[in-house]
Amino acid sequence: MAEEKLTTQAENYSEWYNQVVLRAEMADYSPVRGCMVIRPYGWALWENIQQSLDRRFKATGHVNAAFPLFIPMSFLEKEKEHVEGFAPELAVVTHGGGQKLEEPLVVRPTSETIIGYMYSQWIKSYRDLPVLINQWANVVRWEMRTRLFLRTLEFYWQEGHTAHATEEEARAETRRIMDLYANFAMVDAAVPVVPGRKSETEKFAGAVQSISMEAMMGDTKALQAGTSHFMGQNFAKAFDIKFLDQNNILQHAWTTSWGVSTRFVGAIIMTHGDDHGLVLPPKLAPIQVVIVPIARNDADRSIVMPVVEQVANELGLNFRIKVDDRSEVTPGFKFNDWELRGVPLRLEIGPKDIEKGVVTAARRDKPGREGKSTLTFDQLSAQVAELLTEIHASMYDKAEAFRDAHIFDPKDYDELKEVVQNGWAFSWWCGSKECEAKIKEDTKATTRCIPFQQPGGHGQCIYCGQPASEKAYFARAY
RNA sequence: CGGGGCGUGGCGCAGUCCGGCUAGCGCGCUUGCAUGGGGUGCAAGAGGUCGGAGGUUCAAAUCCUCUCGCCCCGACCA
Repeated sequence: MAEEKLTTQAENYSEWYNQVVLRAEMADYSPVRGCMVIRPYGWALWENIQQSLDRRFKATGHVNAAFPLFIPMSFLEKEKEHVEGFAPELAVVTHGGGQKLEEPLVVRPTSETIIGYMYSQWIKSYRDLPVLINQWANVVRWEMRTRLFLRTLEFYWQEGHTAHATEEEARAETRRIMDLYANFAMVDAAVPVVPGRKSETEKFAGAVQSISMEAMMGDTKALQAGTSHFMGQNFAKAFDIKFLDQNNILQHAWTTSWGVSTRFVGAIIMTHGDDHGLVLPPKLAPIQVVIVPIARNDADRSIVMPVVEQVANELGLNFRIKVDDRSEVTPGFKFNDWELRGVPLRLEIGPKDIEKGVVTAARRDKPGREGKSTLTFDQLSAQVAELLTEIHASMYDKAEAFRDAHIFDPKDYDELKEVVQNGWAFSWWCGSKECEAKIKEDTKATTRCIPFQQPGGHGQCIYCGQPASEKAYFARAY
């Protein structure tokens, strides 16, 4: 650690973000522009995110598979909106084995096309449906401007691709996945999200309808934390995914796709992080409990270490733990170090604790005295479990309170322009592209989503004053 | 692609405008001793040819030309 103090969020939020990512050793810049190296600590967090999602996918009948990294260029061209959406950001392989290729290969920016092609081979009958496949993969999009985790040329994600016999079923799948995502975000990541429909402008290239969950970051900007798309029959028609139904009639299938990426790591960092660094949600944190032994000399050490070992053995059965037995740094250094890395709970065990038969605990989510408590040896596991549960709850509550305090219901357009500088506006919108575009032009705020949860009734479009039947969130976004 | 900034030991920087002895400083690193309940102290060490190429000059980190790369801001985007 070259400098000791982090830049504070108030001083410069994006600088704070970069420093936290680098100094907590989540990720590092790579020799390739726009690409990052995800370091073991960051990858461990991602692995926990993966497991958390994967469990839910499996529980809802999905299976995993792996499709090729390379996609023939012609495949992308089969769906008009899709190719138009992605063309500017494709990485294309033109040579292989020293030879110019007959047809250039695109490094997948997303896999609807190649998976759609395979589905056309596999699906012949209504009995073959639904197909519910997910893949964990890396994809490449040649972005102009990149940020660690939030936007990199290459990123990791899961992409689910499903095919169904009916429109209703495919729409239900799209929605079911969004519910699953939102459940993951709130229950495991302690990230409050707003699920809703994307506007026509903001929807996925080639989709009939996109839905997303939006989260508010610590600077009040919005981050799309997961998307689910209803493709209608667009891709089925482009790739000839057809089946014979019960009445022996040939039909196009209805498809969906949905994804959560390593960007979610950024969402966790910016939802919970503070001026001391990361604050990781207990259910996903690579290390849930760090134990710092405190010993002034060898005599202390001989008393403290056996106790630490015993505690570590016991807690290790139920929690992801780490004993920081480094002798070259002081306890104070370790406290700051693990706070930077966002470990939810720290236990201190020193001669004084042992004398009193207690363990000192410090919560990451509550700095200073407020987060300190003493635990007892005989009930340690239960007490730690309870604390981690409380930490999760208080992290969620804090994030939700922050978000709600920064959502406004502006009374007119002038007020909207003002509130989106430091929050989200929740306003009636007539649904027209023109109003949306004007608002974006004036404020840089875009429609984030039209939430499923609506107040009901009618109002007037915040921009044009025309009758509106729905409210939308407008915000500056990552 | 437009605007801005920056490339000097592992990291962060000073030195560049007004060329000049063996290129400094802080952190980190190594070793030793002490220390250890909120970012330890002292001491001794190791480590750079100044992004790259060309040029000007007795002399270039410093001036000139070209070039490569990165970061930040904007338009585009998970």
